[in-house]
Amino acid sequence: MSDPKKTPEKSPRPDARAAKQGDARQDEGQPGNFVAEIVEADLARGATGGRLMTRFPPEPNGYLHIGHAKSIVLNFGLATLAPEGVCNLRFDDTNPETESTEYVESIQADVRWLGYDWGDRLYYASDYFPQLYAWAEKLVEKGLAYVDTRDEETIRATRGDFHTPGEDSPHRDRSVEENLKLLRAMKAGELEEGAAVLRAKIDMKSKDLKLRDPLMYRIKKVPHHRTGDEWCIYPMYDWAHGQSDAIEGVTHSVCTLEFINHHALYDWFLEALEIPEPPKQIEFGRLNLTYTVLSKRKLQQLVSEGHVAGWDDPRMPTLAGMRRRGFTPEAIVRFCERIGVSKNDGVVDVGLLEHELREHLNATSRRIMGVLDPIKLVLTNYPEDQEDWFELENIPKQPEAGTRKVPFSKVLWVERDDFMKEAPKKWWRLAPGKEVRLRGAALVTCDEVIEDAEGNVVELRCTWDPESRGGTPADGRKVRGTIHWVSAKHAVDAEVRLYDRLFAAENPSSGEGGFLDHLNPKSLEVREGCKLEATARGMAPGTRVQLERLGYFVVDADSTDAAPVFNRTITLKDSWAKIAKKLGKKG
RNA sequence: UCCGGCGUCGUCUAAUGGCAGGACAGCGGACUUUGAAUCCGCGAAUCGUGGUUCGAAUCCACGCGCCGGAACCA
Repeated sequence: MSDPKKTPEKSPRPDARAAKQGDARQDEGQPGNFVAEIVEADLARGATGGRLMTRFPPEPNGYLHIGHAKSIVLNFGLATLAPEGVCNLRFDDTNPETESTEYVESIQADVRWLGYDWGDRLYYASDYFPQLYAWAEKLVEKGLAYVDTRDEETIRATRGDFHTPGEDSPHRDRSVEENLKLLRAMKAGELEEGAAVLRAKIDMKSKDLKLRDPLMYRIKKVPHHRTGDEWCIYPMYDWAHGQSDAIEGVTHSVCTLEFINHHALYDWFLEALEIPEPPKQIEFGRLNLTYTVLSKRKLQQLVSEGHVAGWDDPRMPTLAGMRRRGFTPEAIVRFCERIGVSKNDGVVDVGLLEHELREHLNATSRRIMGVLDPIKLVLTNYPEDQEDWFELENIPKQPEAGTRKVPFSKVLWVERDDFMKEAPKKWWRLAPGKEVRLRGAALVTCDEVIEDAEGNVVELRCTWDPESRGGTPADGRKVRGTIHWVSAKHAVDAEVRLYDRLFAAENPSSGEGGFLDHLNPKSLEVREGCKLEATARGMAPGTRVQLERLGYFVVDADSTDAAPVFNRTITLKDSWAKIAKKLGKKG
């Protein structure tokens, strides 16, 4: 059952189409959601007597990813369309060979993290095994199911294919008594794995291959993560899923498009069991994202072959990975609400996800300064022992977010990328003879460049304008460039992990070769010896900040007080990079 | 090739027989103590061919294209 300690706050999710219902925003374009329209229409005509129940039904055999988030946001959002609407969390745990409690726990943590609350409605398909079995006997008694005792290959071979009808099993016409006897023997463990299966008796010649006497039970003498050794027959998906929906009283069973081929069978079972108010299955298009793979098999492979550090590697599209990367749940939910819900098999530009991320982080992240690739900058006219403490806003244009004091002294660190010996056109940053603003501190002019024997710049010698404290010159002259800096004697040394997209190809799974051929070799760059502003000392893991002019970062769980570790969540947009690219092309 | 689903700006998505709109991306400009943010502006689409209609993205017919389906997986 759900953890009673953590009664998440009543999640204030807007209902799935809140904006469409407000007349003020009637004219604003809203993303489509045909599932919500169906639900509203059903509600409006009283199809369910006012009841509304959806469910999120993961199989606990892997970690949740951004594609699941779309389904979670949809299902929990739909539940808000009626006053008494609810959404259940149900584990579809019918295959003990692949499932485990590790996944049961991570899935719950991830759904909660997104901000959703299933109340006391935490369910398991495995809790329904007794009811499912009783129903199976009922179907046998009605002559709608039979035990087939041929081997797997024979059954497969007689199913036919797209072009040829299947052949009836010779066991199709066993008597009810014999079927019951065999089914009970299966259940009692008297038959070996593979020796028998229970099949629905539908139509071996149906054009819908799913209706060619589908399997209901198979024998697996494998312990289950919840039921242990109690069962040695386990229901197949089609036999378990719709019936689980019916047991819970689900009104709208929303699933992805690949299950549309199961729709007729879903309805067949419910009808055969004479379920009075059967749930309605509705299929929508699953999420695909550019530069991303979302298939469970591929994610599993990335983990097992060590291409990433684990399911929660910050480059993974898993919710655990995104959390560690520094994503906010709000950004993910907002993204899912904005992409719309349709039956199109589309690929959403990962840029839209990044946009939502930046938008939320921009509004909520405290700013600090940090230098990732330091060069020393010495203020020749600044007294050796002097210090200034400048007050900077934590978040610009949000006075309520407060300010912080940042120390300034004679020897500073600045970013290597912010200096060029020969400045191109439109370069507003440091260069010999040029004046720039040190953000929030003062104007400085670069007088001298010191290089080592190989010609690497090792130090910039500058003079500061004492009349420009805070960054505003006394005479009002305009200084275009502003760069970030850190006082050397106050700096916090940190490791910074620069993450980028895991794949370099827009569609990693297309084209020649496998998706692994498209791994981005630069998806992770670890920088040691980065210099952060004093404020960064002792930040708790999970703290999100913007390193000004660089991007958004989050304190990683690997941090210690002595050795902080920051992950780059995402860079800021960089219009200079575009200009530089153009200049490069022209040159 | 059989069954099913789907085709609207580069991408996602509106328009439910009546002016093809929004968002992201792109491009241009303003502003700027983050080359960020913000603001303003620009370009950009109905898969094709017929038909019905005063009027079609929408209805009909025939094509074409993409995706899914022949697990004792979900």
